[in-house]
Amino acid sequence: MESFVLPMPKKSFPPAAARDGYHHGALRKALIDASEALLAERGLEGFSLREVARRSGVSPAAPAHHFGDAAGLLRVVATLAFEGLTVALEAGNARGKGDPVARLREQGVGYVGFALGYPGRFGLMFRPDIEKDDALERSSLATFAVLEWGVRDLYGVSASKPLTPTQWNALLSLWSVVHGFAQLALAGNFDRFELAGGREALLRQVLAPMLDQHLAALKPAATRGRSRTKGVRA
Amino acid sequence: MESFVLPMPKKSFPPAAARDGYHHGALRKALIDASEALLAERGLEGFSLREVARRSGVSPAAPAHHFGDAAGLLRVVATLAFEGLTVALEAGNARGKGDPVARLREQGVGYVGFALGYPGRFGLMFRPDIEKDDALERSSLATFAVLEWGVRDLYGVSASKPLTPTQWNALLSLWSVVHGFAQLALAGNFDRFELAGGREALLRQVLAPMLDQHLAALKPAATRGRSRTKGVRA
DNA sequence: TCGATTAACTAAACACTGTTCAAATAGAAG
DNA sequence: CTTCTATTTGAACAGTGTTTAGTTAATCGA
Repeated sequence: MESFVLPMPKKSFPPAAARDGYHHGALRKALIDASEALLAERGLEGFSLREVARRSGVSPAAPAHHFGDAAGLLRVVATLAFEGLTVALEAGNARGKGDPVARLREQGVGYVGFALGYPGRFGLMFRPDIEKDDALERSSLATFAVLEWGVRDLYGVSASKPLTPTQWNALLSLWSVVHGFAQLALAGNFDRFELAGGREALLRQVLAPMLDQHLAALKPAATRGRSRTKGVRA
Repeated sequence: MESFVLPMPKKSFPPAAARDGYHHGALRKALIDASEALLAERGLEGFSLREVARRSGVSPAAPAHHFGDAAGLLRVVATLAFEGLTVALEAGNARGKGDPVARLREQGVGYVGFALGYPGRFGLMFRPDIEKDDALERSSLATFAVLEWGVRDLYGVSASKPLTPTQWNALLSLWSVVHGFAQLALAGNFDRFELAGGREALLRQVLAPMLDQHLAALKPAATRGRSRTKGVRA
């Protein structure tokens, strides 16, 4: 309003949210939202801090005040993403009703569904060079905990008891298998046997049967194990 | 030599390999080598085409002539990396001697060992946004084929016969589990239960038992399956 | 309500990056 | 020796993340 007589800055109008005055406390959230949108649009490789600032109608130096640097911003996006993944796992758990095998299978479907639905965020969460702070560590542990509950449920192990090596192996292999499946699918390595139905078909016609088979092999061993390994520590 | 009277270019001496004359046909290989070294040093995120050119004693525009762009160079590095992974799988196969389960387990150990040993190359090979050309497609198929042979061996299925759905599931889950394990380990998600022995301990004391358990669950089903599913199709 | 303080943000600069393009140079072929 | 082609250069462009000093907005104390 007051800049009529001044040369217009070459950038076009900043987005409405930034028009009058500063973002106050809202810039933080605006930057996070813009990051998630940009990740969804262009993926992790297409991410740019300056573009995020641009979309938030703010100078390229503004994010530094809230997040330190680009890694800091991406770290909180990753933290939120882990919370989203936790929700997806819990939703799967609920879909499985009372059957422990179905619950774990649906957790797996939820895991891969999240990865395929939000490939940018997923890639971010498991980047090899991500530096975890406490919040990120906590939220990733919370995600893992949902899976662990599911396995404890399968084996009938109460929360207080430690898992046996066999049960640990089951947990690790389950996590690995869903994670690997998601990653391979995202990298296009399953394109050759991908069906007409797209993502949903991949989940229901490939992943789910695979997980059922995987879990079926685990469960009888668990039942036998529970009566046999009573008191066994190894 | 002829530039005594001219102002010295500001760059210091180029590396010996580039001192006299051009690289002739050797620049291509020099760039690939430098890329692999840089990936090993700084990982995928630390890769820079200009740095590769610098290390090869060549201008930043030189690589374009041989590889088109940075993606082109990384694509051939990825292709070579797949060949290396194939070798690692075959070495594991050989370690397993005559036992099909041991062969697959050692293939898995080889797979993860490669990933942990060359994290930069591994990250490159399975980047979600990599664009495959024919050579890359071929070399990744060759890698996958070694795993498939191992599974065929486990189930006693000759190369000409198609795999049953159950066998496909086994193959996919095996690939997924080793890939996911590698990725999770690289992303630091196994740090909390990592042992004193480092990489070797992770392979031998965590991965190998997990794979043995995974494969043991597969094999009896296979044996049963072979006599039962004779003629069964769906 | 006014002035000072603090938090938020800007503008400009720096050192990078990948890519393009005209020009120059090396090696080979005639 | 001349011509030709494959390589490579040098300079430029547009883009990036980060730093710095300075400016502006909101808040707080009197």
